Amino acid sequence: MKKQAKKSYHHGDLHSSLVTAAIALIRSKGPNSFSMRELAKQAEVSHTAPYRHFKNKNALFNEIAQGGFQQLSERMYQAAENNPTEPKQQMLEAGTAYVELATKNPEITQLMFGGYIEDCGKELTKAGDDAFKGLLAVIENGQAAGIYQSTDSMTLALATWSMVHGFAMLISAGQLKNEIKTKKQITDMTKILETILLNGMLK
Amino acid sequence: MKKQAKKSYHHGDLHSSLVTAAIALIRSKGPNSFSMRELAKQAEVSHTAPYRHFKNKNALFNEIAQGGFQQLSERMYQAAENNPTEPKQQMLEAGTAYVELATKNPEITQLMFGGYIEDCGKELTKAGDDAFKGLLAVIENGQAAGIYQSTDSMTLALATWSMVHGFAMLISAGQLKNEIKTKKQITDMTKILETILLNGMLK
DNA sequence: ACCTGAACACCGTTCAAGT
DNA sequence: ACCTGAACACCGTTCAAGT
Repeated sequence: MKKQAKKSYHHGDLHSSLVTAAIALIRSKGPNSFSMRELAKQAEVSHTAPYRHFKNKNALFNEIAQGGFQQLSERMYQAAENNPTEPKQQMLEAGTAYVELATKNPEITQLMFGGYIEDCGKELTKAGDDAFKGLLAVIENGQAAGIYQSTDSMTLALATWSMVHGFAMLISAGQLKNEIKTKKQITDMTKILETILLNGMLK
Repeated sequence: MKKQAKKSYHHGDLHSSLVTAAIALIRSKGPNSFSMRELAKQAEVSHTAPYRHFKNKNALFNEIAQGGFQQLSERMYQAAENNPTEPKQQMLEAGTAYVELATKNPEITQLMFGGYIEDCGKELTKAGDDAFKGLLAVIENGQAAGIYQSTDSMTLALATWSMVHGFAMLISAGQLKNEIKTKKQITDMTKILETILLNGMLK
């Protein structure tokens, strides 16, 4: 009788239920039409209950965006681990993972980069920095192997980040719906863009 | 006595006053905190007056975003006109103009690409397509001169667009505030990123 | 410790009525 | 033709009160 499934005055794990429900709501209605009151309704609590768990809407958005950056970080480090002796492959996989994550979760991506978060807490800043550091590590592995022209890893990482970020954003904003329609077209084009970029960066 | 500066019941040119005021408001408070009621207050009319000129908030956002895309188009075509015999230079200038416009008007850029517009009217879609066509023309000029490796202009244009778009978005979202601080750093980095990309595209 | 209901100051949008 | 005021159905957030 530790955890009861039946309804009771106390929810039990409202915090994480709210996060899950919030992501679903943002996904279905967009971050703009999302409301705390509808979230509460969805979670079957009074519209003030969420404020026991999040200081305000911005704090909730911070936490969701932070989760997004953590996932991104993991994928960057995985890209390195999965291809320990092939730095070129590390970079390709990191870029592919970035686009994949962004196109799978366009709403979270918009939350992360679309200016919806007013006060960007230092935990969120750290999560964002970590993700970038993950990509930086991938580039530095390539430099250690002597495959790149430039010795400035920041610049190379920024070029890679910009390219995949831009492509991912254009897709999730629907800007390319005439040009790119299927998932296969997305992964194919990602590979081509990465190849062009690598071609410009390799020795 | 054609145009009176004095206050009167009829405003005269409320439509364009509203657009100007809306851009200023979005700039100072972000697209999320923008409200139609505050806009009306700013324009010194009743809070329902704007609805004589815009069907709703979304229609206003559409018009502002459309203006942004039109500016972008112009800059793309200018990049071609300004360097009639140098297709490489056309591409560099187009990219620089893109980043410049986005960093000068981060809020309009967010409106254009951040998912704030629910119903994207066909005029807005056309304005966006026009801007892309402008960049495509620049790439095609380069192909006609035989400078690029690939024969697929769409792919090359998309690579260019993604790179500069991603960089511009990262900056306007404040994602690079540790790495890039001054305007000069932005223009310098833009040039470097463009050079890397060109290096990957040129024959 | 956790949740609720009433309350306040906001929104977007509509519509009959005024100039 | 253009603008206003009242009205409606929403928001985010606070706070005293309930379990």
